[in-house]
Amino acid sequence: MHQTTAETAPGAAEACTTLPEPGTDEIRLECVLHALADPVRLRIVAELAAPGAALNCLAIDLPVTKSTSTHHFRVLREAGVIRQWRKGTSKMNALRRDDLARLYPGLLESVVAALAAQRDAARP
Amino acid sequence: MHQTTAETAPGAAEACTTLPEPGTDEIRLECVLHALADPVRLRIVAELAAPGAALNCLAIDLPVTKSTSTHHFRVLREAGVIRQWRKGTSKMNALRRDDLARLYPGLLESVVAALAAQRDAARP
DNA sequence: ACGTTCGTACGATAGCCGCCGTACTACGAG
DNA sequence: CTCGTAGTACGGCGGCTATCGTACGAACGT
Repeated sequence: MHQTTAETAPGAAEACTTLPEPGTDEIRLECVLHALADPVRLRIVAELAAPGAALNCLAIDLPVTKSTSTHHFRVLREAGVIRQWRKGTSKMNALRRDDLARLYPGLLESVVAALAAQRDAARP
Repeated sequence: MHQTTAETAPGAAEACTTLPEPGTDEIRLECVLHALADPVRLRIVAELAAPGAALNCLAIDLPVTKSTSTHHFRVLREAGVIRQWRKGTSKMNALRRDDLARLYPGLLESVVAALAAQRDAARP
């Protein structure tokens, strides 16, 4: 388990069945901020941003139940923060880095950096 | 009315009676994001960031009542986003730009820029 | 076919939060 | 002192939402 399935993001000819997500013109800043204003979701974003370009299924180990997990991923997707698609029995996730960078330059980067900084500050 | 009281921020010898606010080490990213994840508060931040370094009282003209206004300002202050102090009969507000920049470099700037960009996109 | 793993749908519940109105306090002007 | 302006405190209400449990559905391995 836990094989780092570093699949190329969908867009190739694979039947990736990307789950419904807002277009770049549908993304609202307040929704993005609201999506980021939750510890659990912030943790997801951190995990998704941490490795080079890691896309994981729900093996991110959150302090909540499966259903709650699904809920949070959905909030992030519907806000336009992440992209999801099915891959066999599991589901892949990836930050919509480029889209967000185009809309709100520097926002995602500073949030991720702040998150890392805060985490470091908490570790003695 | 509406005199642009561009007062020097407190810190001078004036009896500024700065209202209680979190120290720089008390500020939590999730709280800041939560404070920013509201249209009204986002509007306040935009107004506070728009002019050179404008600090206004509650003459920002929000689509809510006075009490709700107070509530939003308090949320922003307690999250560490703004600083407040009494000035005669009214109250002054200012973004804690430097503190936030030190903690989360680029965050406030990108949010403000995103806000302006989104507002421009909405104007035909 | 069967079971296992991964994920979703659907209630249900409890807490938070935005909003309001009213009553109250603080400060300055006259 | 009295009045008006600026803001706060408090209580209440409706809605959103984070959380859970249970039941269900889709791929894959055997």
